[in-house]
Amino acid sequence: MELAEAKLKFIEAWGKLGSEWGINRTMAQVHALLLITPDALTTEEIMEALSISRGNANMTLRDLIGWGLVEKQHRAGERKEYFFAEKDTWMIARQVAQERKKRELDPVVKILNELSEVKGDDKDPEYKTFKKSVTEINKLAKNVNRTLETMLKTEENWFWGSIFKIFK
Amino acid sequence: MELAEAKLKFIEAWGKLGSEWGINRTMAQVHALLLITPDALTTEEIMEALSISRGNANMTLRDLIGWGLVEKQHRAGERKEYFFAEKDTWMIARQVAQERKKRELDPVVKILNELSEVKGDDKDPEYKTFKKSVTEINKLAKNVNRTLETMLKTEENWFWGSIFKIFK
DNA sequence: ATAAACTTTCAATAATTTTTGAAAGTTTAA
DNA sequence: TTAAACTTTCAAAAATTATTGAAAGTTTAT
Repeated sequence: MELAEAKLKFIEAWGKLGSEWGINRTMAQVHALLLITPDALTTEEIMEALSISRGNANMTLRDLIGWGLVEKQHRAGERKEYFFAEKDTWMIARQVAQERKKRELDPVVKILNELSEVKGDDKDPEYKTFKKSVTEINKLAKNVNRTLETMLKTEENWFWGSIFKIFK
Repeated sequence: MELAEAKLKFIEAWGKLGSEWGINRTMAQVHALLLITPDALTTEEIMEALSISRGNANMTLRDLIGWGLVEKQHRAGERKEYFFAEKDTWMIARQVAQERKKRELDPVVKILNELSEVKGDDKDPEYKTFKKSVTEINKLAKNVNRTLETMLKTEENWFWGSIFKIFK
């Protein structure tokens, strides 16, 4: 396979995975493009490479910066802004984990905590089932959160090394 | 908070979380409803509870069955089909992990494997950057896959117990 | 100040995804 | 059979989400 073809495949695959996991496809594609590009790109170049409009490119880049996955670079004597992606995969994984935890998991955990406070009659099957499900999911969510928090503080090799040491 | 209000909140929260993670909101809501309902429900009752159409209810239930999260029940002397959800949260987590791995992660890993075979000139920065990103992501994906596979084979308490033993 | 170079905004449009509901299909009982 | 009870299908409509592009905004150089 040619490098050029491989790049397109990578961008496509990353975009698809993103969209299946609740991340805008274009955003994932711009990220993919910057990941496999050695130097920083201008908005113009990104528009060109992915055939997207200026507005779309601009907003997507802003989002990616918001996720901590892309940074601006400016070059002496140039007006244009250049964009480049954090290339360290473990950093990317942590960044994404942190943002999604904050934006999506934490709010649900907050609600689950409230819901597990709801009082009722333990003889009532409606109440019992509700209580049990909420409590169990809450427990699971807390374990996931705890693991994510660990991951955020940990080096990649140590993290996986430790995990696989147990699950040899 | 009233139980009835709490139930609605739970259904809403579960639906929102689902939609943020690439799962159809209605599907997550039907699942939530069945999770907190002690006994099996008919299509009619689900339509009523969530104000959705018959077609939607039918398709959603079919999907949930396909995900292994819901089962049909039939009762002697009745024509109607009843639906109920697997209530064990760990089972749900495993079921979802397994399906998403199969449907979404595995295809990407397959492509990443192909892409990491692409040959090129190690002096070419374009090639080097591509190669490095693909290889690193591939490694991460394999670690995730390995962890998921372990999770699929493991009991809940043992899984978390083992994880937190390291990350005390 | 002015204009060129560049970025941002956002209403309108397009694309995609979800939902509806009525018709067609199936099963069971009499 | 036939008809009632129930389920499935799917084209059309609605809802949601993403994209465009031109105008407005900003910055810099002269």
